[in-house]
Parts: sequence; C-alpha cells; structure tokens
Amino acid sequence: MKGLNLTTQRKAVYDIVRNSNDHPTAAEVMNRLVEQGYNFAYGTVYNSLRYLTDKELIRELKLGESASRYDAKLDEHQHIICVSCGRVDEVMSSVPEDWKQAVAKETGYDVHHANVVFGGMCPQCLKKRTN
Amino acid sequence: MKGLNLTTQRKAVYDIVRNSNDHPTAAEVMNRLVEQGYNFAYGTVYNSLRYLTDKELIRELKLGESASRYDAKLDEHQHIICVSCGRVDEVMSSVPEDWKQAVAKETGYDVHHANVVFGGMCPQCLKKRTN
DNA sequence: TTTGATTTTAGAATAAGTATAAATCCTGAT
DNA sequence: ATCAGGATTTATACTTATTCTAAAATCAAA
Repeated sequence: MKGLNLTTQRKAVYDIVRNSNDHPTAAEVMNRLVEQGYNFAYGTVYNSLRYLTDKELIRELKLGESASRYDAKLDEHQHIICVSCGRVDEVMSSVPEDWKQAVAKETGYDVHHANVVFGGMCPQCLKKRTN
Repeated sequence: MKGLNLTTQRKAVYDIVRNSNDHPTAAEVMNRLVEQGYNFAYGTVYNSLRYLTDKELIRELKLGESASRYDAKLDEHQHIICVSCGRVDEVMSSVPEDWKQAVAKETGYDVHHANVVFGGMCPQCLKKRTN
C-alpha cells in the first residue's frame, strides 16, 4: 500500500480499535494495551492514533464529550449516544440528500459533509426505566 | 422571572453573547469583556456561562472544536462550519422528522435530539477560491 | 557499518475547564 | 443602621486531554 509503516505499536493500537465495538478513547486504548502486556508511552498512543487516522485506517469521532473516540468502521455513518448510560452506537441510515441540498441553498455553502450525533435512550435503558 | 439573579458580571457576559453573531468561545467572551473595560476572573466567566446555560438564556455549542462556543439563539437549529476559514453559521432547516424516525427504528433508541454540524465552504471562501 | 531518516520514549508544556477557599457583596430581620 | 447568613466573585490550584520536545532507540540503505 501507499507507504504504510505499521510498527509494532501502531499495529497493536490498530488491532485494539478494530476489535473494539465501543469506540474507545485514547485512555481506553491505553488501558487495553496495558491489559495485553504492552507498555507504550502515552505520546506513542496519541501518535499512533493520529497516524492511523491520517492513513484513513481509523476515524476520529468528536461526539461532544471531552475526549475523542476512535472507530475502525470507515463507511460513512453517524452515531447515537444514550443520555442515560453513555453507550455509543452506530447509525447507518444516511443523511437525506435533499436535506443537505436544502442546507446548501439556505446557507450558500458548498456542503461537504455532516457530522450528526443523536441523543436518546438506548433499548436497554428503556427497559430498565419505569416498570 | 423564575429566580433569575443577573449580577453585573452575568449581565455583561450575557450581553456579549447576545450581541455577537459569531458564537464566541469562553476565551473570546473574556477578550471582549476586557475590551469593554471589565476585568473579571476567568472562573467567573465560566461560571456565568454555565449559569446562563442552566437558566436557558444561552446555549452551549460543542461543534467538535477544542473549545465550546456559546449562542444566544434559542430556537432549535444546527450549525455549519467553513472548512477553510472556520466561520460558524446557523442552519435553520430542521432535521427531517422521517429521518429521525428511521434512526429510531434502526437503533431501537428513543431518539431525543440530534446535534448536527455541517462542514463545507462558505460563500466568501468559494468566491476567493480559483478565480 | 556508518549515515540518515523515522519512531519511540519520558517528561515538560499547553489549553480548556473545574474546584477550592477566602474575600466580598447582598438582603432581610432586629 | 447593623449584623448574620447566603450567594457571588476572586485568585489560584488542580484536572484532563492532548501536543511538543529533545534524547535515545530502531530501521534501512549505501
């Protein structure tokens, strides 16, 4: 591939992001690395996450929380956060094209992309609620 | 009103947010306060912004940048950021109801709200571009 | 196998925001 | 007016997430 240099540390970080289904933060990636017996410098984890993001092997998610999360799912999709337990799920249903066009018309912008973060109550928390 | 205590500092902060059209960050609010001859503690500015947010006089915007922005426009709306110059504009066209329903169906969530941040090129930057 | 480039490391630095404790300000009952 | 109690402000310390830096380690190629 186009000059991809996957060192031990980058590979380990990539594998964690790939094999996690909960969009871990840098700190969570760090914890899981330690669980697996690695002991990389904090800066290396951040560097690796940035490198992998630049190479488009993973995506950085800014969902309005204090820390960025990372996602190895690359096809265009959005996210939904449970207001009760904080879990993050994928939303595959894509932004309606005609809405994007309406926004372009309204604002005069050439609209490149949309980042959408839904908030709501996840099925599990809905069940736990008022019974 | 419902126990609203607008001190000098809170009023001054509120006025700045209200009279700005660029969704200032806390640091920008601070700068504008200094320009107006005020000299409040940093903590006071943060406290005031939180107080005003709690009282629903302003809204905190988390647009995926490092710092929160503040907006005195209260009706539901979204935002668009210029990828070239960074300016932030309002998007009044609202999230299509049927899309929200599709997302609820797909995820099983009870969808409460959606935060949308569009990215694109603003009219001014479009004009400046390749001429 | 020396040289140069790249990467990792440890730790310092930064940026945004929160917590804390003392000082100040307000308000309302004596 | 005046004092007590609560709320607010202030200055400063702290936290969290992340980036920067400079030295050490690793790799790759001549």
